[in-house]
Amino acid sequence: MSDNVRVRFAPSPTGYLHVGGARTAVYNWLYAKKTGGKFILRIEDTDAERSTEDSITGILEGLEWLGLKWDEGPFYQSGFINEHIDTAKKLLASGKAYKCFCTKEELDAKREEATRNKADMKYDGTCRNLTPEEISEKEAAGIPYTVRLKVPGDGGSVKFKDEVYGHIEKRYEDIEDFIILRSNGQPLYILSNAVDDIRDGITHIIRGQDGLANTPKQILIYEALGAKIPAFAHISLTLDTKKAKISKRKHGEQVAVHFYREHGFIPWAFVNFLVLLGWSTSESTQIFSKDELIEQFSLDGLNKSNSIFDIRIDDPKFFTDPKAISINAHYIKNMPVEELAPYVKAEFEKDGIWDAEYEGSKKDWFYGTINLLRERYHYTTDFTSLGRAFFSDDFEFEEKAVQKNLLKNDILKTMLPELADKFAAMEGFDEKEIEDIMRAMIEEQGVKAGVLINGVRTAVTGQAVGPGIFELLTAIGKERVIDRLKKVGQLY
RNA sequence: GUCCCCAUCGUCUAGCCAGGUCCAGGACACAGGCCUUUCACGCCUGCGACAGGGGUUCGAAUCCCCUUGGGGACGCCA
Repeated sequence: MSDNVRVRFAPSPTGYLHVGGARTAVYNWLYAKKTGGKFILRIEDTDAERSTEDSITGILEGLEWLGLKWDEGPFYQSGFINEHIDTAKKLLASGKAYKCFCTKEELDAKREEATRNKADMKYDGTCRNLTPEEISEKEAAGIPYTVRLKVPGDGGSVKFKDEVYGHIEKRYEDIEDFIILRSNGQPLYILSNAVDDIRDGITHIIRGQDGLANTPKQILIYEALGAKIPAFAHISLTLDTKKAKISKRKHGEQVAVHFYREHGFIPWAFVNFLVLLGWSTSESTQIFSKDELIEQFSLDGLNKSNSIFDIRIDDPKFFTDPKAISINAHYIKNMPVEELAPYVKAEFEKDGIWDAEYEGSKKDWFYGTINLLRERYHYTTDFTSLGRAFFSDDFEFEEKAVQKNLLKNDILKTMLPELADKFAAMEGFDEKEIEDIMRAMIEEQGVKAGVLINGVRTAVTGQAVGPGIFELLTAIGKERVIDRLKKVGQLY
């Protein structure tokens, strides 16, 4: 495709990385990968009031976790403020911008009045045609000024082709002379952002659709500066179930990338989910490996309409978008076990039940047990919750399971320890033999197969559900099984 | 109020640009069934949408217009 593609992700560090931002980063990263270009990370930290060190760290960690490696940066916008100011001065000197002596109060009043009269609230151009004399007069009087870009007044329009939305045209008369430099001499985002993109050689600006309205203004800056105008691709927004823009403030942790890391998501599964929120192939493929995604990604597949991130704050069954969960479960179920194992390891370490031998002498057993369990899991955290009894003696008995599978059948109180003795008498502990012994016991005592089987499952794992009983027992191991069966009396 | 954008199942979407093969396909969710010692997995079946109205056309989800609905921008925030 085009050579030397350079894209960027330019978050402002005013909070954690949220799903909307992550999605934007994913598309930028993908486009860079697809075209063999560079993905640049720029932290737009010029809002000293709201930018925090913590959120910078959070954003960096979030991107790393997702596996979105940037090729250059992170650059910090705050380091280039002088360049932004110089640019504004250059624009002033060349007559492309002018000084505006209107005070904030005056402007606020006018805006308020406009709102009241239901009129347009564009800047009225009061200072646009000040004579040099008037300007020197005001300056001499020490009146502070902002710098506004002079929008061409010849009745023309800004035209550009958005890669997603197609041809966009905005008349000059609908664009106000916007401020690029504050009265305190500091630049505004609209200027800084464009200047940084020019300096960083950004060729494609892929950002949220909320930037669409800013685009004509930024193109005007590019033109005033004589810079080459990049390609634009505005992506649809991510909305909540009430169709409001996803925001950190309103939705809290549920929309934070770190929330998904903490809740047992596989990073790539989450990327896979994110990419599907507003993008698709005509084959409607749902699951993509990294290589497949890069291979198939194209700006053409971006959807114009906003999409809903189906978070369900109060749903007990789905704490987030069901599709995200389903994709995550798919990966847990199907990814190579050696790729899954490190995530399981991380969960174990977090819980203090990691055994170094799982990477040594017990590796085969560890992998085998993961394979046994993963079929029914949705999150990597399930290995330390639902699957805990397979790896540790420190596990909980589920109240309901004990009630239903043990307490209801008094006979198990004696049967289970007896079974333990029979197991103890075995030479080995293989599935076939276990099955024979248990079937014989069922026959002998005249109980239903399910009674013994489910009783054993609960006594040994604390749960009512799980893998098939015979492989379950071999996975847990002879000693532990015998021990747990003998202790069943304690539960009555 | 001004300007801009969008509109297919509950959700994500395919199809639209180059009208017929679409009484609209897939995924998730949901319901039922099969499998089964449990729960899952898997497989099968079902439920379920072209916002409304005009036009153009032999024919419209696809093209045009209007209405309605939704979203965004309009800050000396980024």
